[in-house]
Parts: sequence; C-alpha cells; structure tokens
Amino acid sequence: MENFKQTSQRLAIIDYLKDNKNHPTVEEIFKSVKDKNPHVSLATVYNTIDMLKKRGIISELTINSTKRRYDPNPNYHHHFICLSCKNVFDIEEKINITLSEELKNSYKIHGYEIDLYGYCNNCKKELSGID
Amino acid sequence: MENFKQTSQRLAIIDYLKDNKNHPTVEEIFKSVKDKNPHVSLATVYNTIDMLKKRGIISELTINSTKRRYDPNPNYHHHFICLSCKNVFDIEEKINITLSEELKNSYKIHGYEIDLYGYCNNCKKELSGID
DNA sequence: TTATTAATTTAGAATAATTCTAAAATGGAA
DNA sequence: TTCCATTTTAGAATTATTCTAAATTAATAA
Ligand SMILES: [Mn+2]
Ligand SMILES: [Mn+2]
Ligand SMILES: [Zn+2]
Ligand SMILES: [Zn+2]
Repeated sequence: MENFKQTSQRLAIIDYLKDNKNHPTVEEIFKSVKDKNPHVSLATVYNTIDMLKKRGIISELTINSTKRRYDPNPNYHHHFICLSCKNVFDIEEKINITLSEELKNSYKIHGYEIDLYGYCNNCKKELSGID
Repeated sequence: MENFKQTSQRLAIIDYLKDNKNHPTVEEIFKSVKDKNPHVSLATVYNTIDMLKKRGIISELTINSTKRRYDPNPNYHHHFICLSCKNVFDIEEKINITLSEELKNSYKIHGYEIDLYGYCNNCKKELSGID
C-alpha cells in the first residue's frame, strides 16, 4: 500500500477524525463532514474508513451491535462505557491483568482489550442528585 | 415478566442453547434447530432470543461486527478469541485487574469485560507445524 | 503547461442482518 | 371443551454496509 491521493474529501474526513475522542459512527462522520464540505458522499466515507483501517490509522470498535464505531486514537488503550449516556471514553492508562499459568499454557495470548462499564462523571452526578 | 408458554419451538431452541459453548449466531441456531424440528421459523428464533435476552438467560456478544453471537453461559466470564480460527472460548477463571485510584475516582465502575486475543491450542499447533 | 492515466468519487443498486406486521395457530387457564 | 392472550409465521420493511460502473481528478511525465 503506497501513498494515497490527497482529495478534499479525504482531507475533510481525516481532519474530522483527528484527535476525535467520540468514537463516531459512519453516520456521524458523514453528517459532520458533509456540513463543512458538501462534496462528500456516504460511499466516500465508507471508502476512506476502509483505507484508514487497512493502514492501521483507525480501528473499528464493535461495542455497539447495530452501528460500527471508529477510533482514531493510535495508542493502545482500553475503554470505559457509560451505562447511562452510552458514551465511550478512552482509558489510556495501563491496566495490568493477572493470568494463571494454566491459562498461559492453554492459549498463546497476544494481547487483551478491556471494556469497563459504569457511570461517567456527568451521569454519576445526575444519579446522586448533587451538582 | 411472567412464565412463558412452552412451545415445541422454544424448547428446541433452548435445548440447542443449553450448555452450548460455541457462541452461535442466529443463523447457526436456526440451521441446527430446524434440522431436528422443521417447524421452526427464523422469526421465532429471533423472538425467542429476544425473550431469553430480556430474562437474562442469554447474553449478546458484539465480538463479531457483522453477526451477533449469543452466549447461554450464566456465569460471569471473559473470552478468548483465536485470531486464526475465530472461535470464541470461555474463560471462566477470575482475572484480576489493577485500577489506579485516579481511575476509580473519575468513573463509577460497575464491572469489566476482558477479551483475550491470540491462538488457541489447535491453531498454535498448526502454526508450529508440530502435531 | 498539457496530456495521460490510475486512483478516487459518486449515485444508486444489491445484499444481508434484523425488525416489523398482521393473520393463523395454540398452550394453558377456567 | 371453550376461550383468548400469547406465540408463530411468512413475507414485507428497514437499516447498515458493500458493490458497481460511469464520471471525475490528483499526480506524474512529456
Ligand atoms: Mn478509543
Ligand atoms: Mn461465553
Ligand atoms: Zn454518562
Ligand atoms: Zn484457533
């Protein structure tokens, strides 16, 4: 895979994704990008996502079962999903896990992904009634 | 939610799911159940899955982004996904994780799910060429 | 510059998983 | 048995995603 052509559509999509911490869906990417640059089609969003995925520039999350979410954060990280607002937060901090010898013998383990569930700071406040 | 009607279709689906460790897709459930009991429609598989899900008897996995997989294992557990054969294995063993104080302060964490990735025993062998 | 061309964009069609609908069937209470 | 709320069902509808093939264009070379 060589260098890619710099089209205005691609630059707009890449610009939207840059530093984006929202783990957006294709629909969200399309809406937002089209807003600034109406010369972007849904097909191009799909194509560009595909290209970025293949190059390892973004990764695909399967947290949501109806729509795929995309993650442009290049660092290895885990996620926290708020059970109330459903937002997905990056956990960049390293989380150590302890695996038994038996487990390490049964499988050749290359890596792991952790999803934490609970309530984010905002929803925590709402629940308690305190602000 | 009260007791449910015992129909032959439901019993067949529940029977197939009982102790099933394969995390089957709807398609897999439908094929297998229809085989023994042709009086089962795809719609009923969807309906029954829905009912079992609402009752907490099965849970939905989002490991695969194209098809949902279902898990009748009632114990809290994690998963190992083989990068080669794509099979999903239950890890019933407790995995401890270490979270920083800062993290515990930022979020009200209720639980976590870990997906381990690597090669299962079978695929490990194939890769090494030894059998 | 301008010409060339392979890569990209695009609208719309195709596909595939899931949900919906509304009519027919039936488990289980009375 | 009768009754009826619940369930089943086929097929239609919906939704996300992929495919197609024609039109456009970025990048390269003349
Ligand atoms: Mn992330
Ligand atoms: Mn499982
Ligand atoms: Zn929240
Ligand atoms: Zn394997």
